[in-house]
Amino acid sequence: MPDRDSPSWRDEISGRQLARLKPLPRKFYERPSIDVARSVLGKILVLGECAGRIVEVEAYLGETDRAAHAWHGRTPRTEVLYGAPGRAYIYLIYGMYECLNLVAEPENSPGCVLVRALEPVAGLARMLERRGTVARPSQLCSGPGKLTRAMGITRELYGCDLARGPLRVCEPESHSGEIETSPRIGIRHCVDWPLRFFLRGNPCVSRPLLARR
DNA sequence: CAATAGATCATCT
DNA sequence: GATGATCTATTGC
Repeated sequence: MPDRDSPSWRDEISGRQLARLKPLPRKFYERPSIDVARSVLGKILVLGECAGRIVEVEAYLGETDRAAHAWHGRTPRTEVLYGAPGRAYIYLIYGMYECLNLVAEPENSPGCVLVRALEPVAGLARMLERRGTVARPSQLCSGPGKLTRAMGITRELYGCDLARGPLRVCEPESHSGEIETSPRIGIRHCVDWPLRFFLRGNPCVSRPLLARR
């Protein structure tokens, strides 16, 4: 196991403490995607023995957002986006990686929030097993494909109710970080929309230096 | 450092 | 049949 590499790195949360964390209510997600994206920063994503603090997200606005999957309208894949908020939208990208989204907004409004990076807070050893070689713990979940692999999140969890589990998003102590904004990563359309949000200075953020494509 | 190639497949045209 | 909300390893400066 590599050494902890951040001065702010905390001790792992115990299983007992994990079980006590309160999941966010459905109401939390029933708001504009941008609001959900900004306010979900600092919350704790939990699955089994693993957990991570959400430090980077992107908002996808629905059918008016050409970079969003819902831009193509309602399809079998995007079905869950049109349903109740607070569920998991998970899909395969580049034939190889799963991406996790939190369904936001009321029913029939297909907005969502892509979870792009976590600061690991529990189950680091298990994450390392799943990810193989990583130089530092801050790189365990520093990207959308990395965090799903580390956490063991797959499409089997498509549609999972995040307030009930097994995959859940919980309320921790509030975060003290400043929120920084940038364009979204890896898209071809709407490349200037400032819909990526992350905690300034956090070592687990995927691309702190604002590079574009 | 930056740029690029290759892996690999569900989804949509 | 082409593409993509990615990652890693490798090459090149």
